[in-house]
Amino acid sequence: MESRSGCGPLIAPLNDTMRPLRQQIFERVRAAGLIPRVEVAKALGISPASVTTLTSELIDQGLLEEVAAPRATSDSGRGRPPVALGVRPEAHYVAGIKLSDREHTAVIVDFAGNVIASEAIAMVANSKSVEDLLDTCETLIDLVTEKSGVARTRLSSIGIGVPGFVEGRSGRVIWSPLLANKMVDLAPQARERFDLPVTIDNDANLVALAELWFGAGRELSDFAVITIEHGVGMGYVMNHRLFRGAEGLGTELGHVKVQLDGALCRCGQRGCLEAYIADYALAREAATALDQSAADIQGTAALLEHLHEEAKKGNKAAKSIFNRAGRYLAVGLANVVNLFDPSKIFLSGGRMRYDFLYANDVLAEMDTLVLNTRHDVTAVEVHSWGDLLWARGAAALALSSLTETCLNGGVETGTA
Amino acid sequence: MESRSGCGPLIAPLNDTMRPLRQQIFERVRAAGLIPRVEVAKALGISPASVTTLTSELIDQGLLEEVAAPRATSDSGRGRPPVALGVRPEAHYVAGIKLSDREHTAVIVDFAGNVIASEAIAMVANSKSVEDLLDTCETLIDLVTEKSGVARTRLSSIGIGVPGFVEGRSGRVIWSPLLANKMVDLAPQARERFDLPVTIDNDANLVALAELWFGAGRELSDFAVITIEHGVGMGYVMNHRLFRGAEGLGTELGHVKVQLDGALCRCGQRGCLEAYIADYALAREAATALDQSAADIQGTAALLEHLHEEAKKGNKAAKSIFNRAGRYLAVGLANVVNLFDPSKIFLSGGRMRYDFLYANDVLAEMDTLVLNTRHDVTAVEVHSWGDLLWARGAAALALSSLTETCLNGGVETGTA
DNA sequence: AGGTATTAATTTGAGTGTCAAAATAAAAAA
DNA sequence: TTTTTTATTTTGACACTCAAATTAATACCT
Repeated sequence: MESRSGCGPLIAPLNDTMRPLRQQIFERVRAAGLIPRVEVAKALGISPASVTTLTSELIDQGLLEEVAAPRATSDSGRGRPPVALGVRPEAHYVAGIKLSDREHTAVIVDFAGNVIASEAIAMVANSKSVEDLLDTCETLIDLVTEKSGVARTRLSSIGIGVPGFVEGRSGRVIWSPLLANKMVDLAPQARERFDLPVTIDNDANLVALAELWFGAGRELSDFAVITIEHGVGMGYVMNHRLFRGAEGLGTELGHVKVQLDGALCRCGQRGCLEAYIADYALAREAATALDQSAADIQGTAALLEHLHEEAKKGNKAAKSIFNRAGRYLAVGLANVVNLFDPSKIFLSGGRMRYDFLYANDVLAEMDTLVLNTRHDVTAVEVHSWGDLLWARGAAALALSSLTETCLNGGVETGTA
Repeated sequence: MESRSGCGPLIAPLNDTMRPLRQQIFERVRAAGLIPRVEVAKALGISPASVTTLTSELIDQGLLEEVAAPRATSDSGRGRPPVALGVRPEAHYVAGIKLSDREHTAVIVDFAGNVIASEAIAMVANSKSVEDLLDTCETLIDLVTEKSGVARTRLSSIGIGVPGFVEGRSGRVIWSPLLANKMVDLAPQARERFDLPVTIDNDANLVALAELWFGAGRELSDFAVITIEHGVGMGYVMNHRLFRGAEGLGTELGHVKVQLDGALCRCGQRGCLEAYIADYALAREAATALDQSAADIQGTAALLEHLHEEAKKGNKAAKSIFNRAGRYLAVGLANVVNLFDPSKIFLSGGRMRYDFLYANDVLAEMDTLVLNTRHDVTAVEVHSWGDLLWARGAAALALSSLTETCLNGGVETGTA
């Protein structure tokens, strides 16, 4: 009577149909959760014979298993009942870690994509050295493996999400608020430390991966995920795969220029989208808008909360801050639509609470800025997910690289 | 003593390595121009045996041929001399047509990518009906086939480039300055009229295709081509293939917003990049900047020429027009870099003559607007090509769809 | 000139992956 | 129980690709 939801993109990348059938079958099974062989054959347009052959191999390898599934009610009930296949969850376990400047989160996910356990610790005021960062990761892994009951030696891969600029392919952190140094080869060092394959990426890309593997993006081929927190990030999924630009760095929506000679950004330039809508941008205006006493509020979060309250109460200055931010957000979204033409945009992340930013009139303004010749207005969805989301994205990152090595022996899909 | 330069992308799309070997071999040969079998085997990492088998098939089909080539000088000269293979030029002929509001151009290109003949006619002041447009195409084809000596019945495919918004996959023109109606199924109607496969696309995409097939883009995997004429267009090549967004429409750089509540654009919106740097944008400011007498100049082209002269003479108002346009161009370019991260940007097209727009300080300003964490500054190249370029792009479009059908019997790579 | 070294291309036989068709298995319906 | 229906496996064949052996064509050497 078991039933699984599956994970991973629902539709195989288009032109990649010609890649090893073993892998296609495995990914189909993982995507479906539970699926009988006939369905796999039908879905991939291959013969049942091949499915039998290849799945038996995968079962022998311990990657798939037969599961007694309840008969679908829609079925006529006649004939030999199908026997469902599923990914063998205990085949592998991976850890997903999300590091941030507030708190660090970690999850253990099994090979079928189920979250076994999660754990979070507050940000440690450390020295911003690589060693301390890796110590933090180690602590987290110890905590979460303990909680999950999965021995640390049973982990097969680790995925880590870091804020800042990350070069996914090489595993190098170009710059991060968590590290004092630039150009840190984080993934290689972590690999050494934990004696496990380690993949790292930008946190915005992780949210995109989370949507692609576990969320609403599973059935979409092209979509954008935009996160607004301390900075503004974007992950873009194209043809069911994360797009990382030609040079391996992600898309930097936060530093798209929306105003010539505009507001000053953390990056030192002027007119970046981030300089209008990120936390720190709102906070620095808040100090001006609110009266002296309010300016004493400690911490950005509390300050913004207060600003939000004021705006709701009708404080004009406070409202205008959100208004302007909303308008620039609309410009940013419209530019993404005009350049990428995604089928959907997700505004996603843990702190989607400043409803002024995600109000209907912001979306309406975006519509007026989008070239109106396209068929339909691009749909925008607001996903207010918890912090766990990011860690799951990191787990998805680890899972995808793990399956790659599992199924075709180390042949990576990345650039040669 | 023959030698050919070849055409088509130099490097095969990455993940597509798993596609029919026949096609890979063919494309390799076409890319190289002339190449011996050994080299093909080495380049594709397959056995010489397979190359022999498959090329002999292709030769039997009349798609490839053996060519007596001069021995490479670098060669030691020992051993059996290689016999070069090349695409059989007379296997097929395609027509490429570029329609614009100034003049229409057409080329005949053989299967190996050689331009056999080209022809141009001035824009006919017609009714903007589909019929008239197809009449124009027919006239062009008659002219250019006559000139080339290739019988019209020998044409295998036609590619047409149209300004405006074009949905490449379906062959539908959403809107074009050349057509009174919106949503015209141009490609299907042309297919019927000429009884040939017809592919159409946006003119900016054609320039990108031209760079990819015949130009400097052949050895790049990811690059942007930006054209500035009546409007601003962009074509983006990703992984050696033209990117068309999720919905099949191209990327609309011209309508990216660079200024909230900014200058009025042809499209009815405000702040579009086009509204600052396209011909009409410069022209409407020129009327203000130049003295009364100059404002009488007939025609946008002449007016801009005059403006350009004035700026060179030191006219401050004229200079400021180009200056501002240049700065906004820098913003547009920087945004493309920040979002797509291409390895190169081509400023390409037939009218790259306003050197103020393509001056070094514009590019310098772009560099200051690009996120400075990335390795190198993105290279920008200015390509001042003639009008023929567009038609060659259209021919490339026809060629690519033709080879697709030739080599795997109608199985298109496009979305299923 | 004739033999040898060298490189290119082809032939051959084997291995692999995939499939169609036939056979088998497991259930409900008659 | 037998028949019908659907799922899975088995079997034999076909197509693709390759490694190794063979043949072809040239330059170098004596």
